[in-house]
Amino acid sequence: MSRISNSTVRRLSIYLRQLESVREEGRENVLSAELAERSAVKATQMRKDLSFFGSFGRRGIGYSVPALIEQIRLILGLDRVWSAVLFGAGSLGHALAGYHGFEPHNIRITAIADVDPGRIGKTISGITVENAADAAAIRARTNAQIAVLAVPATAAQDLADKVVAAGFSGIVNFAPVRLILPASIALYSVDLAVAFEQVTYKLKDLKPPVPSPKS
Amino acid sequence: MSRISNSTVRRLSIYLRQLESVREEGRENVLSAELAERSAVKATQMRKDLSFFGSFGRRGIGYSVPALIEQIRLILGLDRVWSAVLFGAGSLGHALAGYHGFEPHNIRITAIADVDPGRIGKTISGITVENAADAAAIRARTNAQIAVLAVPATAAQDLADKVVAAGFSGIVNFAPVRLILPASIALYSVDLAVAFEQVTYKLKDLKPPVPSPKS
DNA sequence: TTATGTGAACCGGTTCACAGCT
DNA sequence: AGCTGTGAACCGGTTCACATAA
Repeated sequence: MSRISNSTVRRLSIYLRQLESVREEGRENVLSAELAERSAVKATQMRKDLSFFGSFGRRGIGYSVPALIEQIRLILGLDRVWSAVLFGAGSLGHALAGYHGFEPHNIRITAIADVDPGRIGKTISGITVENAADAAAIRARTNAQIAVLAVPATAAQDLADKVVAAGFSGIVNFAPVRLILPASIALYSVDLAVAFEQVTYKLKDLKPPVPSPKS
Repeated sequence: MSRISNSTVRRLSIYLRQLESVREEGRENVLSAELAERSAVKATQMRKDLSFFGSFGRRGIGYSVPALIEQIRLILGLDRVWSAVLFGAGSLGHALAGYHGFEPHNIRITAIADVDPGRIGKTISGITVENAADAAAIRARTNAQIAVLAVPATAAQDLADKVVAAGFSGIVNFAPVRLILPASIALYSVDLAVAFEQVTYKLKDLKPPVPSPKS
């Protein structure tokens, strides 16, 4: 019953990435001050985040890079292999299937499914697209926990209901819809329009509606 | 200097999407209670968010759907057309170029650029890929404010510096890196690994490391 | 002395309770 | 009466100050 905030978990994920980047540089140790700066947070914030889970550093010294990586991977559950089924073989589906950025973190896309007969049977990144109607069978075969929804907004809630019925326990949703799901399902939604609109909001104060011509 | 929180802006974007969905249904009015539920927030939260910008509802009645859509579009700066240049013509770049979800919100991808000679000259979604080295010229020609970074992590900071120098004022970053930028640049980062790891974190408490075989 | 770990203070976003229109 | 608008209370996440360990 840990009361760990979403913000803390999100930041752990970011620390992990920064740690891996420090490791790339061949360094064995790092200070909270540096790791925090690279993660764009305050050093106390970072130490507090870690303190919820244990004491991983050495006072006066800092943190061992490989040890802290190992600890955060453990916290995030990345010590085991996660199997994910990708629903939707459109352009976004292609991008996700071809994006191998989380394979080092033990998250694997093990199957791809779509409802469009024109797409079923095609191969994407070495994976043959199956019929999304067979969600339950695909889940059982791949032993997948996570469903990735890369489908149009209109199809998302329907599909979400289906993958829940098929036994998936986690959903990463890319459709611009707020999904209604049982509380037991772990859901994270990525909304591309939100990303762009955060930027336009900030820019609108700086840029006038009509671009003023250079004088 | 408005003191509007990021959370509020993010939610406005979500309200807008829900309002559009209500409009699809042919409805002219909506109550804060319903709109809030569809957005997965409390009704008071929604009304408070709107109250920072004005009074758009009618007491005892609710909100006019088209009027509120108009207001939120204005707040988010979506009353004008935003031009965005996409950097990176890999799989994610293809997905973004093919994703027309924000065109109704006046955000247009007007050019695509890459550093890979093998990609330059190819056409994606009707747009010819240009040389990323020409960022400044592309920006000037398209009158773009926003640079979309869909490049590998290793290339992101470098490219970010270049697009800032080229005169872009906003960046939507898809590379898993914390970019260091001048404070005047509007930045929003989308990190796919964070999305997946939020889900694995939640699931790890529920699922044991080794799947227990069915008895 | 240096840098981590953490209870306590602080602050800002969320929620409440109710005033204000229609 | 019904629903929005909003100052005030509340709560939780962030920051501070300092105790603790190397």
